[in-house]
Amino acid sequence: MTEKQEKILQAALILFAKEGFHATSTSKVAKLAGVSEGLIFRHFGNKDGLLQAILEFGAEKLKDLVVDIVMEPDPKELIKKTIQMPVNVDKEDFDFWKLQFKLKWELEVNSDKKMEPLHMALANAFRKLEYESPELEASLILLYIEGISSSMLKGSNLNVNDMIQLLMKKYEL
Amino acid sequence: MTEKQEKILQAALILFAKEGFHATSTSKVAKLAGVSEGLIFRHFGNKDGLLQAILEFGAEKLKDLVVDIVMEPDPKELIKKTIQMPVNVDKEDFDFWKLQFKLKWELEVNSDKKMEPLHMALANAFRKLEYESPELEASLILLYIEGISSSMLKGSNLNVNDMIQLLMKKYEL
DNA sequence: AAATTGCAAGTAAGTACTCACACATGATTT
DNA sequence: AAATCATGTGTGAGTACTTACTTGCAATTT
Repeated sequence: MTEKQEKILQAALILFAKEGFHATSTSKVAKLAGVSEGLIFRHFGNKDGLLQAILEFGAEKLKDLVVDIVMEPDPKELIKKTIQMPVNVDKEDFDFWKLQFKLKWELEVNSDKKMEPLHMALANAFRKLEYESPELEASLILLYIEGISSSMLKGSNLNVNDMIQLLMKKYEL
Repeated sequence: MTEKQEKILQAALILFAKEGFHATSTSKVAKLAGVSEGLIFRHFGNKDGLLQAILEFGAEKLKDLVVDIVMEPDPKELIKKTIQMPVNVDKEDFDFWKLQFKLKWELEVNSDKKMEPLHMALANAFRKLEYESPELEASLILLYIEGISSSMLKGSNLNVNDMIQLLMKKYEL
């Protein structure tokens, strides 16, 4: 991967995350990246290819987060790690996560499948703790994760740390 | 409001909700509405004015839903009504709600202010029930219903009714 | 007759994308 | 060692088309 290719990906991520995919023209990406517009198409084929490259590149980040949680053997610790997940993302990855949420609505891109291992691990944890409906409890936690993440990314004034405290108490962690 | 104005609003709502605001051209709206493209600008000024008209028209729907809940005197009943809110929306209003969620990410339009009365009512309800952190509990409930609503609108396979059952049990309703 | 509603045909600017060409690097042939 | 070739990187002007929006004029309503 050349220097200019990285520049293009970086610029596209910033703009797609801020303005959205459709609202960002390839000429804007080229200008911010400091390259000719044609180079984008040379390297990535078309605008959609550019998006795919960003997504593949970033899919690893999600995997890393999830794997660390799924591997946890102690069920209570696993649930705790899950709840704390939103505050453990790097600030420099914010653009990528924002893009992820934006695309979910703009292009109906589902990232739910990638969360499936986490869902299973959570269900197992709740099962070990003898909760009545482990599957549902797992879904509920994921619902909360998504909600917290989205309000963090939108810059809401919700106090995330207090919310985490509350949840930890609810699940006796 | 003339017949053609309504046709335009209806067509725009459908397309904005399905494809998104930026991905929908005024010519597509005109075609679906069966009018000339110029008419859109005669009536609504510009594309943004068209969006505003839709949003104002639909803001009433949100108000109606919220008012019904806020007026409830019994705290347990109020919380119950809130949790059940997502399944009580008319199916014919789906496009409007989908648009609402889409815009939250595409144009960073915040509908949080309109939820504020509901948040206060919820906090009050939890206070009456002598919960430890009524404000946080209210935020958490809103997080849940936002998550449930969004997965309903995206056609996720989450079992909404079971989830509502679980929540009701958790809050002893 | 005055105002409103509506249309068809514009406009300038922007869109994703292409293409001919230049330049560099390294391998292969003379 | 010099010349040829192949290949990947990069440019910038150009393509056909779409975009939001305008304008002049006719039909309808008030």
